[in-house]
Amino acid sequence: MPVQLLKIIEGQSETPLPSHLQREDLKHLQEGCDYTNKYIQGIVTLSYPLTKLRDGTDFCKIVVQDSDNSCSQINRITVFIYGKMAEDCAKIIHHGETFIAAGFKVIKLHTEREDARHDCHLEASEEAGSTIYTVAPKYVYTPLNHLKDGTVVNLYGVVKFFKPPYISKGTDYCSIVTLVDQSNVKLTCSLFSGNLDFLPKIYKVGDIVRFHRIKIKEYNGQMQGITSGGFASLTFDGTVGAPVVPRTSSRVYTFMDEEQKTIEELRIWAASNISISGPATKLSGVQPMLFFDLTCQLVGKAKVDGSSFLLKVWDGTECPYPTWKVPVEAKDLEGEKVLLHQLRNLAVDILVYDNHVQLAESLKIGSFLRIYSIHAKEASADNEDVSHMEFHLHGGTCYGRGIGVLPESNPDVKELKEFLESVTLTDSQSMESCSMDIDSTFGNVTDLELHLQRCQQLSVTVLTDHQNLSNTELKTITNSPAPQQYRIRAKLRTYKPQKLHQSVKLHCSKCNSLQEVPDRDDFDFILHGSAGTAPNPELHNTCWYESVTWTTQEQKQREIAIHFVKHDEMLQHPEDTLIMIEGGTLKEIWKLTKRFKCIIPVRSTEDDLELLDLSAPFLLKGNVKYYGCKQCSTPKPLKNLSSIAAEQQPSWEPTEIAQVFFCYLILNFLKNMQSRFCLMVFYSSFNTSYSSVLFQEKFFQIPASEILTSNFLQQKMQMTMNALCPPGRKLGDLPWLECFIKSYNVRDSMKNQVCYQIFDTTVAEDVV
DNA sequence: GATTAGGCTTCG
Repeated sequence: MPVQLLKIIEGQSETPLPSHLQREDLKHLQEGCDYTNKYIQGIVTLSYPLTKLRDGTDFCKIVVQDSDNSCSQINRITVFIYGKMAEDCAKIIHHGETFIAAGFKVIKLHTEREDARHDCHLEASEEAGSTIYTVAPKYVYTPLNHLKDGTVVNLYGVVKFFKPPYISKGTDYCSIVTLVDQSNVKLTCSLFSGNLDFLPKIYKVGDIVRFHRIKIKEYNGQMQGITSGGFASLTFDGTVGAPVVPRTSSRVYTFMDEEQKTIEELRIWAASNISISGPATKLSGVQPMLFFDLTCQLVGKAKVDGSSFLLKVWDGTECPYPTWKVPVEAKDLEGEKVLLHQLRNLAVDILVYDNHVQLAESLKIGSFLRIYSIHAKEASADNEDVSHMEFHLHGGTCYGRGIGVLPESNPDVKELKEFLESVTLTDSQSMESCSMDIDSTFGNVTDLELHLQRCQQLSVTVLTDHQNLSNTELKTITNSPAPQQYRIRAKLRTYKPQKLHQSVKLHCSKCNSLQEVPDRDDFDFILHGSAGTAPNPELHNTCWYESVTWTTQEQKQREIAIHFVKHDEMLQHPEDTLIMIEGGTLKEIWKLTKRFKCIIPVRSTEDDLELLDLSAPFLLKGNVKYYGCKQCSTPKPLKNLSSIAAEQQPSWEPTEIAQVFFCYLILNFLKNMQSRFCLMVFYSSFNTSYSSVLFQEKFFQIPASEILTSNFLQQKMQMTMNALCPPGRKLGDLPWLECFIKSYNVRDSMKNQVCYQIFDTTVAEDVV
């Protein structure tokens, strides 16, 4: 790595310089000598910004002073750095820091030497094999209650207020940030930079920042911060428990465990000392006379007049009010026409004014934005019977009004993208002609009536108990600790997997784990493996079973043993009999299930019969296979079965068999179905990415254990899902679902996860 | 090399 940052701990470099490097005194530098294995060290006294040479090569220049020979006549030298190395250095080199260069070239100057400057300069570049080391100083951070006028300090703070970068009246972008820390002292900082990237990437109140080299000035009797030379910032998500990953434009920065600790402490302090607004407002949750921040995607933009500009955005939810459409000339509208048409009911017009126009013009279609302090204003025109909702981003920057572009890596953007992808546009919408009707006005009375009807619409589900429980919003549920029970009224936006039979999972009621249903091949493979062990004749014909063996006529001979479990020392009718089989194939076992009540595949050990691997069913009954839980079961000896055999009338119930086989009742095969669903509440400010939700069999009124082998049941389930979530419908037209949902914890060695289960709810009879 | 803004308010 050509540019390295050395960390110094108690005066010692943690990454010492390579041993082949020898230090050279500045005053001994001469043109023509080989400095491949030599280095110079000094303090940066001047650094010039990165520029480009005429041929496009990056270039930067710094002046280094020999710190050990400060009284020497020749104690300063200029270093020219070229190419990528220049770019990297420009980002990490700051005035006053220690600078080391190795493998440089010395060039003699032909001009008169001035003051203490050397008559040579140095050239360094990656191509020439140079290496640059800078020594990170030990940063000291000043608490906000210890700031003094005229100092340049490093500090940490929680963002209490901010204005996203905007174009100032001077030459730079400006961002105003008010910080607070554990001292409860506030500091408002005015940050300027010609380069947007050098301003802190703050996305919300509660973010945590680290500022290096910020100048403190007194203004109106209060301390304020202002950017000074070499200002650098890191920004962190302020959420307790979120990964501590800095947002920064510089590729090299110091960040150590100590700093991680500081962030975590500030997060905890902020959690109880800063009011961080609740969940973000979605378009579906806007209210008239509300100022709100919106995370959205830009789908269209248009110039309106000199002082205003139109942004068309969507967030996947539908505004519950008719929204205005700002009339613009079709030729002025930038954006994908087809998409704009498809989104005509979901995208909203936001009119931005004055100082925001310039920034709005520069936005790229498709980018993700957070627009701060949008004004939702109810208004009605003279020729309208019904009022509509307007969205304005007023001029000025009060209240942090502004527009921020969010990177794709932002967690809110990731969530939004996933949600937008799940919003299916109806075929009819995409098939319609793309004639743009942007001049037409918003919805009319009919729309409003339809909307009211929808609100009163009956649910497609029926609650079978707990009628007195009142509805809870999904966001409350996801924000609360488990376990709890709730009633919800929600719409099913979409679900996974679309192949419904894949939604069947094995669920263990003991440890709550979900496991995939092993496929046929797994079982076949296990049977194949166990056929290699011949049945042990010593284990045949005991008091509780009678054994029969034979050898197959195939080329590769195979021994099969069947043990018929007796009752009262008697064999029973085949349809009442439990048999155990050794050495059978899948096909043979399948055939036997038609004839006998239950089948247990087994193999011989030296002194007992035992069950096969847990990936194989321990029991086959009819066409249903039963499995044990891989996570929490410990198999018990097979002879425990004799106790069931001794019962008056052995029922051979799978649950009962499971009980004698395993330490715990672990069997819950196919008892619960699991689908991955995204539930979404209409008119609430909530949406979520997919959550795992379990459904009881009685919800679908389909025995889950049989769906894998029944085309008819698979079709029935598909029809049910089509009724709950009709494909191609708009959100507004989706049916309501009323459900009871309970949250529960699933713990494994790695993490604790909250999962959800629908209970005491069934699909309405007239739905399917 | 200085300037920008200096949040405590928005309203077309």
